[in-house]
Amino acid sequence: MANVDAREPLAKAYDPKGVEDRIYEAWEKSGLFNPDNLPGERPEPFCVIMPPPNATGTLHIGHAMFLTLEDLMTRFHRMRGKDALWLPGTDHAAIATNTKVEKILATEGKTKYDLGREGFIERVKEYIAQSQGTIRRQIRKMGSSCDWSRETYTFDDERTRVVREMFTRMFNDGLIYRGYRIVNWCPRCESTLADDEVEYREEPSKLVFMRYGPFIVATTRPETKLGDTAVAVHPDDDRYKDRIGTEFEVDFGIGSQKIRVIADEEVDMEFGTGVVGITPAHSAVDFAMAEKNQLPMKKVIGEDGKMTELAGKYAGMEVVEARKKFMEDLRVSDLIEKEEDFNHNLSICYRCSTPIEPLTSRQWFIDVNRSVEARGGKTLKEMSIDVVEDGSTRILPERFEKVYKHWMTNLRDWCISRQIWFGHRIPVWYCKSCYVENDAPEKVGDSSGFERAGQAGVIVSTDEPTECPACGGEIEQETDTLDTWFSSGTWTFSTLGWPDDPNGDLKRFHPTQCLETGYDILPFWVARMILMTTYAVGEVPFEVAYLHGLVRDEQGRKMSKSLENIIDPLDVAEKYGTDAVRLSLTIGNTPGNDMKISEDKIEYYRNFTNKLWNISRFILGSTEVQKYRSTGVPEPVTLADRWILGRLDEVVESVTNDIEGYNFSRPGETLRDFTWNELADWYLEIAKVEGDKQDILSYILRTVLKLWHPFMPFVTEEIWRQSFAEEENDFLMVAGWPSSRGAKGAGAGEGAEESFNIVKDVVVAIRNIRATHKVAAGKRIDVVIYGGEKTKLLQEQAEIIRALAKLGNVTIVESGEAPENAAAAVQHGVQVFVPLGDLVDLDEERKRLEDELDNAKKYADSLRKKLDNEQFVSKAPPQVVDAERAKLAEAESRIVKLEEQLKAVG
RNA sequence: GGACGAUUAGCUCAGUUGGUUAGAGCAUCUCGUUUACACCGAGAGGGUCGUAGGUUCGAAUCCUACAUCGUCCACCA
Repeated sequence: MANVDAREPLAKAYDPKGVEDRIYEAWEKSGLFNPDNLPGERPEPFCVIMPPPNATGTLHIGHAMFLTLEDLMTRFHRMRGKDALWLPGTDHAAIATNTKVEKILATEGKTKYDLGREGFIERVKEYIAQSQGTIRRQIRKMGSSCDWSRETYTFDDERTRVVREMFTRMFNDGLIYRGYRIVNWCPRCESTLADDEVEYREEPSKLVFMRYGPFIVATTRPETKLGDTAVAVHPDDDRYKDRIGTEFEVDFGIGSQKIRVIADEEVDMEFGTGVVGITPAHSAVDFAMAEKNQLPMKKVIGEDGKMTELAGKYAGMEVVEARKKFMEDLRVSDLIEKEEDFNHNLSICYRCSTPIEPLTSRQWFIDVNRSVEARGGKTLKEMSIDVVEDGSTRILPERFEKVYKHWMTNLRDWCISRQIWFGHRIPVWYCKSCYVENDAPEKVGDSSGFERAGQAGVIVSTDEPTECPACGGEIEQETDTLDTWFSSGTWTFSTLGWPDDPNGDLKRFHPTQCLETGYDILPFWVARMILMTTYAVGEVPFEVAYLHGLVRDEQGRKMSKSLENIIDPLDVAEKYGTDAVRLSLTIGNTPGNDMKISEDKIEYYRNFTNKLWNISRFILGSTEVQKYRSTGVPEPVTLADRWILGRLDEVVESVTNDIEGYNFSRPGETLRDFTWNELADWYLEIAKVEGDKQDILSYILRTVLKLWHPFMPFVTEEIWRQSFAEEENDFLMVAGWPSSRGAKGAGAGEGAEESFNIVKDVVVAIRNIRATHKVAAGKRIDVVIYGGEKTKLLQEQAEIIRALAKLGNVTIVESGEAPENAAAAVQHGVQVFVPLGDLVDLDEERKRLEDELDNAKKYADSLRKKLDNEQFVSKAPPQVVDAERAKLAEAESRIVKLEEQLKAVG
């Protein structure tokens, strides 16, 4: 902060370098990011929990956007007097981090098995510790006003305890069970995947028509037919109706297989032969059909990606190899009817793109359809849908509520166990002496083999048990880890101290006000948070889920390394300043829609930053220190004063309402237009003419800086520190938000806008004439104005008109004859004549007037036609009809005046 | 197959409950260094609001089809 009494003028141009780090340090040192240190009573909370970036990641433009938006809301509400907390954190991102470290090991020629489980996890932790600092620094660089004293990490001790607590509660409520069901298996990751972690890739393949007992069955995966236990047909298919319910046997060279014929609506009669081979153990759809029909399952592919013993002579072969061999054998036995080319949608792992092998496996699941007594007997699914339907949680934009409900309605039991090493280890221990693993059920849909609460020898605990509480026997912990999203689902409350709430944060800040994140993780994360939180805490995690879009390049493409179109937020922040980057990510950004960004756009906002700087430079430079420190609402003296103060009030009101309503682009535009087009281009120019406006100017600047602060914190704070701040801890960041009734009380506004616009339009009309007749810029010319009923107004504002239009003599009278050889214009019934003598190009002027007259006539005609329409006059609201009449009257008077002027030109 | 979004000036987009001669920024053209700013100022040109119907006194705005582009979900064996 500059010395109050010996204030240095602001530098000629704003240079963000150096300023930003210094300002951020001062903020952080002040402790004001922490709501505990905020001044005043703050009964209402405003809390946003930061979606945690990967601890091992680096900041990309998408992060920059969400940090900008979340910081914007937090700063706004902090200034509005809320108990504002933005809580930062990082994510251990189990699968992603595993993959990353495995890749690093690969460059050293090692695999995770060379290190062993313990060694590998150590290595992962080292890697995270070393890279976590990077992302923290980068978050700061964006100006994020988050409370670092409350920073958390999804894999730290407290969060780990919450995960265990959560697992234990869900297990005891019967919501978590260990069962033998179909899962998505990635042979490369050697782990299960959730349904939404599976992606699809179209690939050409063959559709094989196999002779299959009495049928012919079409398939793209012939080798899985070794695991078939049924075929399905459509119940209405006349070709096969008679066979429904019967059984037959086939032999594909590994012995006889018993096959039942079942009927299911899902079967497409048109596709292939209308008969589908059902492989319960290796297809989710088949598994579902098998569940309905209690079919036996036969697992022919193992977790190692090889055929199992049940595949007979193919046992031990890789799947691809087995398919080839099986096809050869089928050909030899003449069991292939034909083959067709076919585009197959191959399911692949979203992390490593390896083809997924659906298979049945013993895993841990969350039962989404079991009613929970403690929650009114509702199931997890029902609770999650209800809170969105009753508005406890709103999703913005609203259309995503439909997506959410659809997803939630179709949710199947969620497989939460993963076989990767790095992650929250499942808090289950098995007793070596009294635990007997249940046999896998023989039939699909038979849950008798599931292991739930109460199973002998299974210990679920939040602590580290050392022996079996039942028999004292030796125990060993489950080796599987939890799906990352299990812990992410607890994010809003695990970060706030659930379940014990040691420092009262949970009570103080939960449910949080807003979760701001991308629409692409609506199902992954948003849905899971709602599900987990509603169950655990009994309240929603957030009142609003604001879903932003993706940032794309200027051609609308995703940014990617291979396209070389990545905009690195830190690079451009360095080049143009963080504020410019933030503005370019805010303005033009609407929820749920992708946005395009380019360096040109950022450059434009850099220019704006500098404009604001120079506006401040001008105002502060022309104002005495004592004056600009006065804080009252100033008294408007002139028309321009009343106009600008009235406009400022309107801007305060609309900006406030917009941000309250989670609308961030429009207030940015409103402010930019006001600051640049109204304040700088008009009012400051007038201030130079009228003079003596120190109070008003400093009031306007102070207000504008406050309004801009959530959008561009650095430059505004810097200006504040160099001017208004009176002591070390006087930060714009915690200044009170302006009230929209600031100047209204002082009589601003009232009709000023209408009057001022007339003056403005007269000036523009004269400038227009100067430009069309190519009058030299510095040349002072004379004008004659017939003001009609606006005469008094114009006479009062004559000095402004004279200065802004660069005039010599200005004659303003009520009316008169149109002078000869003058360029002319009509605005609001006011006639303006610029007698230019030789300077006026009569042909040019005639043409210009004729065009205008033509326009005016067409316009008047269309209005007349409208008013002649009886339907319109009788049915439209009276004020609309009156408005049209007024427009017509003005248009007609304009026509008369234009005709006069045209005549004068000859 | 289902759902959703987009389609407005050369480009990027506003246009909130139907009533403006359809707006802004960039780009383009013309002029200009007036002591806050050339990272600037002044002025101008440029659009039958994707197409076809419909509702209405009145449609960029509401309804119905269709087209093009894009996204998500499901997945057909």
